Amino acid sequence: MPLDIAALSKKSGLPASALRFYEEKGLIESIGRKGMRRVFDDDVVERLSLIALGRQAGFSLDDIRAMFRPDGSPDIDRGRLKAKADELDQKIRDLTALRDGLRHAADCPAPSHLECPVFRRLVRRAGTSRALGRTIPSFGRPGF
Amino acid sequence: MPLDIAALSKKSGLPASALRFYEEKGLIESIGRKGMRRVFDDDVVERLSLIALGRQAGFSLDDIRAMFRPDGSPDIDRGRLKAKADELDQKIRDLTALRDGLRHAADCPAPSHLECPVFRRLVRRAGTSRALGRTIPSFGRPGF
DNA sequence: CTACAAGTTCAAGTCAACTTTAGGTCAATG
DNA sequence: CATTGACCTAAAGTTGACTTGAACTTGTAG
Repeated sequence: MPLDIAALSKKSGLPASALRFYEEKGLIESIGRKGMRRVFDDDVVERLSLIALGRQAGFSLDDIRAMFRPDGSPDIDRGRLKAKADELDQKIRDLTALRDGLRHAADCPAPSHLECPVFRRLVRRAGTSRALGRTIPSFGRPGF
Repeated sequence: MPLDIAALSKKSGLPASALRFYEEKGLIESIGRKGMRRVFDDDVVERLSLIALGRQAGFSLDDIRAMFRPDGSPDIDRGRLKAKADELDQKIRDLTALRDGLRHAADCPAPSHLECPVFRRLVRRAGTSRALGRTIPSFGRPGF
């Protein structure tokens, strides 16, 4: 079923500008034009979910395009996928530890978080694991 | 014990430029100057760890600054910690789904991952009930 | 047929968190 | 005493992912 950009926007929740941007970047494709206007196949919706998932996982759009290119992709490098999966394993471990620490701190009866030993341990770990470098910028749409 | 910016940089692992930037933003303070040069108290190191932790948890610098009282003692709302923990839960779920998807895709004989039913199911499962809006900008330092 | 809402392109703007650059200051070392 | 190197400030640049604006075209409702 063909969708115009407004319909795709509604279905995917992404603004039309983002869809144009994604197309320009080669992440999605329109199946043609009706006049000057783009027409998308509705399987693009699924593809957009995949992209959203990848973004959520912390991959850049370039990474995602490289992983899931629709066609023209020779054969997706399985070693690369495995490496990404291992990377994710590590990230999951880190985030899990962090989540547990935060959750503890939220429930901890210590009057100040700094007085909670669990929290202090967490802080120390965060301070020393500078290998992680820059982390996760804030959520939320800037313009909205 | 007083530290100059080089010593603080070494102790914290952050480049001097970042420390100046943090000071300018009001996240840390120097205790004074020796000539033209900043002098920091070494408790700033712990504060930087706290900042690093906040960053890893996904708080913005502005958020983090708001988590300290004017006197500099941390004042972190437990509700926000809990909310952040919940956010991390969701992210961990997504990462896990994606990791499983990638790992499967690496072994899957289907010509394209998008054609693999297992992969599609994983994507679909992760994609449900989450707005596809903008998510996390990429990991990894741009200049490094 | 005309108006206009909704599409189009291309360029430029935005945001966060820094880094880099340019130009200057100063303490110490040879 | 001249030079070096660490530090300073202010301003501009970077990166990724989009958004916004200006100027233009078009499908379609009236």
